[in-house]
Amino acid sequence: MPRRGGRGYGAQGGCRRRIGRFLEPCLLLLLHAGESHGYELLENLDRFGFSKNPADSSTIYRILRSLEERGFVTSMWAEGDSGPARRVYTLTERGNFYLETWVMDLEETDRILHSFFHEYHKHMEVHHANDGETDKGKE
Amino acid sequence: MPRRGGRGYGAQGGCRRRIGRFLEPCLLLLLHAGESHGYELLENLDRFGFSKNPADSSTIYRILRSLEERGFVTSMWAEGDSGPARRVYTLTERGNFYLETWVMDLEETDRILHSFFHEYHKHMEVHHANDGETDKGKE
DNA sequence: ATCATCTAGGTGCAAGATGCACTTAGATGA
DNA sequence: TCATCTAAGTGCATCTTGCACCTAGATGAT
Repeated sequence: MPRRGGRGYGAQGGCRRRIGRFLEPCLLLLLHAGESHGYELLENLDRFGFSKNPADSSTIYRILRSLEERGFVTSMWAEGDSGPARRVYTLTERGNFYLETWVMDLEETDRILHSFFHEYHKHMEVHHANDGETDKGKE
Repeated sequence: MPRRGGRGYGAQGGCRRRIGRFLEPCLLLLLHAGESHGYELLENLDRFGFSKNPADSSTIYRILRSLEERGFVTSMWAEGDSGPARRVYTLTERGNFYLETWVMDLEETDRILHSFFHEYHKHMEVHHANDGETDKGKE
């Protein structure tokens, strides 16, 4: 029954949870704990609980490059004792500040989210209180 | 100093807070309270606390159209007693279910967000506990 | 030796989401 | 008649993302 044809808003179906660029602060936090490379960071991301919708490696590598272009991390090639060479990223001081602004930003997101839940539950209470009396006219 | 040139990930600057399609559940909730039209919904959105980054009207109208294409709302033209005609939207039963799934989805988002804060504060505690001793090698 | 597999880091492309500027058009009052 | 408010859009450029695919060193099995 969905029969979603076009290519506008919502065309890809589902109601996918997504905080835009949420991977970015996660990577910054991991790098705050110490330098690392893309592949390793990718594996450590599951610490943040998005088991469904696991991150795509291409996204990770692109975010790391973007962080470097903006001066939030630096990178160097490093030969490991096994496997191919790795590009090892290190958080800069600017990157550290950037992480701080991300945290404040996410706290704001959290507040907004809770104002939604508040509105939702407030409304649902009223809605349920009216059940059995004014049930007509809805649904 | 930012000097962000290209057009890759993060090229637009800032660390914009954004929950993808967060407007959608807000509109659904407003419509759950009763039928309404785009312009009115736009004005009622500030109830959800995103005073900065207020919603763009084009986005609202596009979301409403998309909701209709997916069968979550229906619309009718209505002549008001003043001003131009309005397209009045009504939540369907399917839209009601969709709102429920959105709420569960946002609760998951909330959990992920808090697992980030948890990691952050846990890490920062250790980091600060080491201050003055192992302060070298970082920054 | 050569083949599959794991590690590591990418690129290309299409689709989706979004902000900004702009348009249309009825109603209202100066 | 002209500006303004209400209402609903469209067009375009840009950003973001998922998927498929590619390169290439290292390692172990046959």
